[in-house]
Order: sequence, then structure tokens, then C-alpha cells
Amino acid sequence: MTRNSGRPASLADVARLARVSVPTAPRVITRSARVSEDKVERVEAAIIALGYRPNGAARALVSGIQNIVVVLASNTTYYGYAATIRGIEEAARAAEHLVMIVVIESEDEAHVRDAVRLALSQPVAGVIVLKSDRAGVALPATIPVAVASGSPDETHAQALIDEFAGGRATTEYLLTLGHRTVHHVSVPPSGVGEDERTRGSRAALVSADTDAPPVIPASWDPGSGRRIGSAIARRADMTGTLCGNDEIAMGIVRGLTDEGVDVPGKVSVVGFDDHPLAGLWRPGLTTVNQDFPALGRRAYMLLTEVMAGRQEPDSTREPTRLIVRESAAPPSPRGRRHLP
Amino acid sequence: MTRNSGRPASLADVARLARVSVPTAPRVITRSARVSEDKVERVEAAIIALGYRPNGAARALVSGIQNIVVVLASNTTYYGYAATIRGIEEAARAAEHLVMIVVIESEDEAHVRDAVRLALSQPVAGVIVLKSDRAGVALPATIPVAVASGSPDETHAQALIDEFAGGRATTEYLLTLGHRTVHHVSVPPSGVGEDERTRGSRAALVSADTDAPPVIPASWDPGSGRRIGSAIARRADMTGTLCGNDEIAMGIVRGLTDEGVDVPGKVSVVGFDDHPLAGLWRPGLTTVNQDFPALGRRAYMLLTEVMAGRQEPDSTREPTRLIVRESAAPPSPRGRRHLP
DNA sequence: CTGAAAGCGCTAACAT
DNA sequence: ATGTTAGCGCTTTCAG
Repeated sequence: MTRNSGRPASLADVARLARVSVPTAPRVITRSARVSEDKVERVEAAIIALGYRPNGAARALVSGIQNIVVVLASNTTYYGYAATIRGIEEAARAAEHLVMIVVIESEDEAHVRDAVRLALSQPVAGVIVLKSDRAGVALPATIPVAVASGSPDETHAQALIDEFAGGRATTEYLLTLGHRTVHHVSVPPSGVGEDERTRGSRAALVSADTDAPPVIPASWDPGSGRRIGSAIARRADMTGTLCGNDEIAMGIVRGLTDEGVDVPGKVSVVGFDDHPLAGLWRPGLTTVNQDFPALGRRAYMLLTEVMAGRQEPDSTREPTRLIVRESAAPPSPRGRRHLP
Repeated sequence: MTRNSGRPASLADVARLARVSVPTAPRVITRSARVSEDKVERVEAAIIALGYRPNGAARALVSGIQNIVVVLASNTTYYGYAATIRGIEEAARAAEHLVMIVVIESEDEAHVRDAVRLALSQPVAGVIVLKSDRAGVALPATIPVAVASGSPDETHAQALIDEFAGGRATTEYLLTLGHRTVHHVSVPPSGVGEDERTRGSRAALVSADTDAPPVIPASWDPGSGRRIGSAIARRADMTGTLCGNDEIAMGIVRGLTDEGVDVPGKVSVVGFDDHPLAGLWRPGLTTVNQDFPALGRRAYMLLTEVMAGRQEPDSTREPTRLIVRESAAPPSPRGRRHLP
């Protein structure tokens, strides 16, 4: 019962206390071979007495099995990221893999490199990079990598959500409702250039032979949506708005409402993500449902394929679903100039 | 350039190819000692040629360093949990510790035990249990543990948010506004018995010599708040409502609004958490701000104290702050029976 | 500056 | 059924 020293108890300690040889102890633990009754009891007692727990590092070393999956993420509190990580964890746990989270918040290459190196000092089976394009840089070429979300990337296996289709479907929906064009308020792009949502939206506009207005950039903060909403309240030309995510959409609805502009009476707003609160919003937010946990599970599956040595860097696209609620409607026929 | 076999390249392989001894290779890698120019070059070339990366298991084994902090959580997607985990990760990373997430979703004791055992087979320095009281059961007594949130617990170091004070402050605020009493719609309690928010609320009612109405239980799903909101729309006695969290509060506002009951004109609703969307809600949600990242950082600090061998199971309480927005107001003088 | 040797904790193979 | 031996890949002495 007394903790003899700082060093945790090893199998050798257990064996000594139980008066058996070292290999006998694991035979008791894993029941991998028959051991006489009395020794089983002695070993079990010793394990409890010493608080023995197996040393995963030693095990991984001798067996060659590495069972940690590192998730490199830039932000873990936004709903989409948290839900994706949740999906990864679920799939990993089912396969007896463990999930280690490393948040890459710094732009500083050296910090990223340090964080990655620290993580890779563990028995790491593979890495899932969550959207952050910066993180990939610091990874050695030999470690199995899968990317979840982010901009398409030829060099790695990648689990994507078909955001292009989502952007197109929502834009087409707004056009079908009768809006002349669709304005896109985007969240910060993850890589260089435009994100897929924006591209999908523009593709729909081009197909409909409509002019594509310039993208309005928002930050990740929902409050930025509110400010944009207030600002656009007086622009008679903006009747149909597609937002980079639901939080921004909620902010825009709020900003418009602050200025007395009715949604969807005067302006239609469509979100992206199907946030858990989207249906509760007033008006219920028309948005694009994405199955983030499925994305996470898929990323893990791709990673297992890479670990197994499949050559092709595969890529998958989870489907999206337009969720029609109340925040989008046909444009007001009499124009929408309106004073509070 | 050719990968000779399935087995990844080891230091021995690198050393052989570079025609140096095994210990020289790591000297080059970590620059821990001076190595002659030509050998440095040969080793570096060999590392690249073989795609060598250090074996974390061996490293962890030989160095004996345990630098993983396991977070046991029941749900990682709710804002409060995600933000707390974020705080833990931040503090841990600053101390060169890694964070491993284990989600405990099963009620099944055996599953929990397996998941915990798997995690503890890694070089684990300590465990932070996030609110789930069930998880603690499976932990060996020898491993350092700190608890974040949850019901007060004498046996472990514990970082808490002063939810009691939050529950009391909001209730007092509603009473001050003139409400006869305050109804509490609670989220599922984490342990046995009532949570601190409920207790704080009741304490305020008792102090004010007011009768405490029975608690109305909600689930974690915001939709349950909406159903409750609809259901209570016709109850003339419920003018002041305190909710277990903001999502439920938003649901209740929505349910009341669905039935044509004005908030805060007819019913005041107060939330808990200061969710990022609380201020954007219509009406802006009066709520209790909690600093979840600070809670996480504090939990990590407590864990380091436990690891360092401090005896007293300490406990800390982060302060809360009443955030007054628009969802609570004095009760309507003419009663609030109202038909849509 | 460099190499030889030992050992971390565990398991697989081989003897008994 | 049980003990003995060897070795996983790495780092840490210790010699030279």
C-alpha cells in the first residue's frame, strides 16, 4: 500500500511482490496462458497493492503498435470543429485508438513546429489535420496524415463536406425564390483563395447568367455579422444573402432586425452548418445541414487506410442537405426600402 | 529513397547508412553535442533518405517522462465543455503537456473502465475529470486527479465555477424587478441531487421569504426548452424564469413567442452561461457569464499541484457575473394572460 | 568529438 | 505451468 518511490510500479515489481517470474504477471493480466490458481491470486493482489498499470510506451515499443491519433486543430470551440473532433474520437475509441488534441493557434511557424514535435514524441499512429492548412507544413513526410475539411489538397487523404454543392444549392434556392442575385458574406477562408462555399455560390450565379456581386468578408465573431447586418440594412439591392456560417447568419438577421428590416419579408438570409440553435432562431434559419461527426468518422477511416499503406491519397465528400425554414422567402415585390 | 521493408527506419538504420555509431545520430538531431561537420551531413542525408522519424514509444520509455493529461468528458460539443477543454489544452501546452480526450458516453461501467484503462496505458501525468461523476469510479487511486466543474466533491482537487452565486444573483435580480417568485428550469443534474444553480436560486427565494416552486426539468436538447416554453405559455403564475443554461433559455423564449407571449413584456427569462449567441438572441438574453477557459486553466493548475504532491484536496471557485440584457424586466402590472 | 555498453518495461520465443 | 533469455529503439553514462 505504501508508495515506495516516485517511480511507478513495473511488472518486475509486481512479479517480485507476487514471487513469480516477470513473464508470468502479464499472463495473469491478459489471461494469455494458464497460470496456477494461487499465483493468479498473488499477482492480482500485488497489482492492486502496488497500483500497477501497464506502461503503454514499453508495450508500444515491443509490439510496434502505436495507438495515438493526433488531431491538429486551430479552434476547438466552434460547433463544427467540436462536433468533428467528437466524430473522430468516437471512431478512434471504437478501434482502441486514443485521441490527442493539439491546438495550433499561433501563426508562428516555430510554435507550430514545437507543438507538433511534442505530440510526435508519443507513440503516434497518425495525424488528422483539422482544416488548418498551416499545420501540415510541420509534419514529417513519413507519418500517416489525413485532412478533415479545409480546401481541397491533392497530397493527402482528405475527408470533405461537399460545401461546393451546399453553396450552389442555397444560391439556386434563393434564385428560384425570385431574388435577382445572391450576396455572399463569408467567414475567413481557411487556405489561400476562396472557400468552396463561395465558389459553389458563384457557380450557381454563373449558371443562372447572373452577375456575382463581390464577397463581403466577416470574421468568426457572430458580432461581426450583426455589424454587417446593420450596415446593409439600407442597401436596396441586397435581397438575398448567403452566409458563411449560421452564427454569422444569426448576427446578420439581428443586425437587420435592429434597423427595422424584416427577415424574410424584406431580406432573405440563409446560413450554413445547421447549428443546433438554427431552428430555434427567429425566424427559423434556412441553412445547409452538414454532418460533422460523420466527417470526423470519415477522416479517421481515411487515416486508417493511409496507415494500412493504401497508396492513393483518397478524398471523400459528405453530402449536404438544404434545410428550409423561415428565414428565406420570395423578395418583396414593392422593393424593400424601409425606415425604422 | 527506397523504403526497404515494412518496418520504419530506426536510429540504427540511420547510423549504419551514415557510417556513425548509434548515439551520434541523436546528437545530430537534437544538437545536444558537437558533431563533426561531415558526420552531421551524412546523418542528415541518411535521415532524409530513410524517412526516419523518432519512435515516440522508445523515447517515452527511456526518458520516463509522463507528459500526457487525460481529459475525461461526457460531452465535448456543448459550448461550455468545449471551452473548458480549450482552457485545459492551452495551459497544458504552455507546460509542454499533451491533452488526450476520452469521451465517456456510455452508462456501461465496463466500457468506461476499458476506455480509461486504455488511456492510462500511455505516459499519463494526471487526469482531469470534466463534470462526469461516473468516470471517477474507474480511476486508480495512484493517479493524480483534478475535477473540473461538477458537484462539489471532498475527495479530489476541484475547479468550480461559483454557480451557487450565479443562481442566487439571477434569482435576486428577478425578485428585485418585482417578480413574486422565480421558477427554475434545470438541465439534467450531473450528480445525485440538485445542482448548485438550483440551490443558489432556492437560497435566494428562502432569504426573500418566498415559496420555492418545484423545479421543472429539461433535457440538454434546446428543443426541450421550446416545448416547455409552449407549455408554460398559459400559466399566469410564471412571470420569472431562470434556466439551467442559455440554450434552454433560448428554447423557452422561442416556445413562449410561438404562443404569442411576449418576452420580457409578459414573462422574463434568464439564462446561464453567456453563450456566444446570447447577446444576439432576440431579446438579448440576460444571463450569467462564466469564464470556461479560466475554469479549464484552473483545473490544470490544480492538477499540477496534485502531481507535485500537495496534500490538501484544494478547491477553487471562479466568479460569475450577471449580464443584464433585455430578456428580463419588471412583471406586467396587469397580469399576463394573453391569447395569441 | 565519438563509440561501446547498459538499461528503460514489456513481450515473444524458447526451455524446462 | 513457469522461468530464462533476448531484444524492441532510444538515451544516458562512461571511456577513450
